[in-house]
Amino acid sequence: MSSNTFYITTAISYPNGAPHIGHAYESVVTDAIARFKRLDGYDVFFLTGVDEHGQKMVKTAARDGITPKELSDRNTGLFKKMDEVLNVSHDRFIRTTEKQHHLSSQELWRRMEKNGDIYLDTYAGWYSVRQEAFFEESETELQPDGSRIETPNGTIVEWMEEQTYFFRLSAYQERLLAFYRDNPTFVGPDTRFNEVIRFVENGLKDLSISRTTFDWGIPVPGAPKHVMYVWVDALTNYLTGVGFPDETDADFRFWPADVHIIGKDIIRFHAIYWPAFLMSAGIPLPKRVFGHGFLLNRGEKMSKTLGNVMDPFAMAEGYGADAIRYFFMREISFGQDGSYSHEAIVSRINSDLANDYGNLAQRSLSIVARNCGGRVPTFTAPTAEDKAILELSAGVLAKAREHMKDFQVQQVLNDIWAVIAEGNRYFASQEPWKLAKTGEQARMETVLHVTLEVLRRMALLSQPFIPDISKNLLDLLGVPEQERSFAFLGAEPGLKQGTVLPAPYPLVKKYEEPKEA
RNA sequence: GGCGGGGUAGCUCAGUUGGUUAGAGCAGCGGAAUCAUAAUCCGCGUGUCGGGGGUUCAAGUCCCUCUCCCGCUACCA
Repeated sequence: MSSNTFYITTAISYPNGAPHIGHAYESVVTDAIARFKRLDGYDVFFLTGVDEHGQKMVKTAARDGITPKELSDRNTGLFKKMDEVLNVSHDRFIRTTEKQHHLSSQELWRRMEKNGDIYLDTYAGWYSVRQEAFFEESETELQPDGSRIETPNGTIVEWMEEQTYFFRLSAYQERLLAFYRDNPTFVGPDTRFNEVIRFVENGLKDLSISRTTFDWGIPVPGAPKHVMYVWVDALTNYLTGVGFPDETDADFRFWPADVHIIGKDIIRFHAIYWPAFLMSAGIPLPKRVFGHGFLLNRGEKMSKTLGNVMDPFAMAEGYGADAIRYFFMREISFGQDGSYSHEAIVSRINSDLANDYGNLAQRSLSIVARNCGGRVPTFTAPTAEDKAILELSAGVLAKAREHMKDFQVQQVLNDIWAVIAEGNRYFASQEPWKLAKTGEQARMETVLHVTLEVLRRMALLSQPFIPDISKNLLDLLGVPEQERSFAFLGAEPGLKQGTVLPAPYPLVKKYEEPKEA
């Protein structure tokens, strides 16, 4: 059964705090991929949301004197708001406290249980309350006073025993390795895939997948004292999002997911646990998992103590949503860590967006307004130069599709901006303003027509990345709403001569430093 | 410690299966143009390609070694 569907997800965010720039980054890139696929004719489903359960939510809520649900409600509102502000076009925003998600997770659990992969046992080990984590005995040290500490951080550990359910992860080592061999692009970037494979090759231990020490989670079927380990619940969101456990739901046609876009820190959960759970439950596996890098503030890790945590709302307010989107995707190679700074963002806005892109539109459209009666000029007797740039611009779609296969959004933008730069060179060398003065109307109109056509194509292609700016340019070029998909990126010029155009205005405003008060 | 990835122009990085004078963008310097948001266009780089050794007619590109940086090395999410 061939299908034209494309199902893409972000990780679901943990709402124990407000969204930060890392969340914004993941949402924006995922959105651009989703938009690209939609424009390219795919039936797209884009899922994002929040992961509300887990011990950390309980702790943070207790600290603030509210319930976990209240904490989640408060922050979930901010995550939704962030997506709105950044023009993130998700098809569904899921919350793991939804009834359907509880049913979904419990159904997955039952299937894994039915397959014989879940058993009750004692989980015991050295536990640090401070670190909220268990440590291997080799990571601990007996103190002279008889207490024991864990050596990585030096906090006190206690021997803890807890009855929990286990997932027979150890049974999946060979099946996972075989799956990796058969699907060499399952995890990206490659370096992450290597780490995953090596990890699995070194042997897998069974996974403790329930907790009895708190109740903020999804009850285990038939064992109400247990709640599911939060990752079992969290990963299942990708199934819930498309209708599970109702496999007759219309949205379930999107499963399996084409790609989970996640941070590099949670690759193990997505590339090892998740496929194993699905294998156990007899559900098809996602096709790809891609782990992006982290954003660094001037090369330094963001931290509250350093006070260099950027607020996505303040950024959107200060620079504009498109500017942030563009910066994240142009400046950072997707998959690698990236650095941002005020200066770098301003430079991208002013050089790339305003000077190169916006100004090419403005300089050509203003001559059209003045010398062509504000209509799309006529195209006659193309020269070799005209043909060359038309051909160059027509070739970008194929390259973009190729780069998008590996989610290399930076490369797509590089290609688009290479054409814009060529457009400026073409415009400068053809000197249409001189043709206007010497009365060479036909030639002038052709040069302008070619320039506008190149702009039309680049505006279409830039829609996934900078939707607002692209829309405004397409409006200025008189491109009808229904002619803005990639289906209108053929080799033949798509602008219609004589179309009345609106009065041009500067497309992208430069960023100017606020005046000191 | 084990496994893996890196160290290329002031900055960020490209450099296919080893092959001619090692590239791009940004920054910097000089010039042109004046349609445009003073926006654009043209020109300008003697870089020990981390150090050393080796293989080869030929190495940034392969091998050895040294050195520095980074990632992974399971149950907070």
